[in-house]
Amino acid sequence: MVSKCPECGSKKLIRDYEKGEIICGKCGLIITESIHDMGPEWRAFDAEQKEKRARGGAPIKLTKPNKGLVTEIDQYNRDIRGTKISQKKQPQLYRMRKWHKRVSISTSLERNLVIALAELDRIASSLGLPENIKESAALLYRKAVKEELIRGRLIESVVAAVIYAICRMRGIPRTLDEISKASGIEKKEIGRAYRFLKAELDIDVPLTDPSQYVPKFAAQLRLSGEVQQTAIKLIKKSLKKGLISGRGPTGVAAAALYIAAAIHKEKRTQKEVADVAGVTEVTIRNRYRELKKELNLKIDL
DNA sequence: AAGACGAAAGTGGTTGA
DNA sequence: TCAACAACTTTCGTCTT
Repeated sequence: MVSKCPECGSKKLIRDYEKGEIICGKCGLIITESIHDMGPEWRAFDAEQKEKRARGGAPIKLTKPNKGLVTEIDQYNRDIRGTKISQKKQPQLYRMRKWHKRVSISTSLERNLVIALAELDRIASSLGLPENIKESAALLYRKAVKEELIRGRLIESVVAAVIYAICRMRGIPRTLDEISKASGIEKKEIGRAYRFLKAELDIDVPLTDPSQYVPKFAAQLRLSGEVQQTAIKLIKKSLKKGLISGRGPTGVAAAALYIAAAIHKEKRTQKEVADVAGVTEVTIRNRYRELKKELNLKIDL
């Protein structure tokens, strides 16, 4: 468990369980992007309380095809009392075992889930997403399967779309680009599946707030927390003036950071900012020009 | 020599008939 | 299904530091 920032040594760490991030309060460095479950949310002060509060049993996992609840016929040829089962009945037992296993993942729906959830786990892990996100994504995927929305679509692209949707709903910035890279599915494929899901399941996904990208980009550019604050303020202001709408959130975040960095004398070149934000310098310039005009900032760079 | 700037043409996706 | 359209990119020439 980290206790201080490896960059500046500050012990003021902000733990954001929603986003699954630990951020340094002083310099804004994202120390880790995947905090895991730290145990139960309750505390017990003596044995009796512990007994009372524990809810027991393995948690139900939506990320497992059968929710983690399985029955198995074990491999020991003994009956319930522990006596050996006769030679004559052993082939029968073998067949029972085989079919029991087969039946539990037999329907096409189940088979679909097996593949999808494995994929979900893989992508989520490579993106460093926390467990609760995986669970939500799994839930959404199950819903999609139930509504028969998968047919004719690559399982992987639906999984990617589900992850994208959940990330946006939870305010965790993951761009289509990142998900595309993690899943190996083309961006437009994911986008298509995502739009379809959104329409069919009528889930309302808020449009991405550019300030969600600020901490992430700032960390990659090694910019201080103050710069982040300024950048977020800039975004808030321009949000009110309505000049964000229709613009790509990453571009806006990048421009705001670029300006904020200049204000705090921590200037980065347009190219540096452009690279981490995944946009071009031109876009930064365009946003930057708009921001500067609308907020009549009197800064020269 | 590197960075900033902006014009012009091209790209991929959305929208509305 | 097609054309118009907005946002963004690529490319390139010019200017500044």
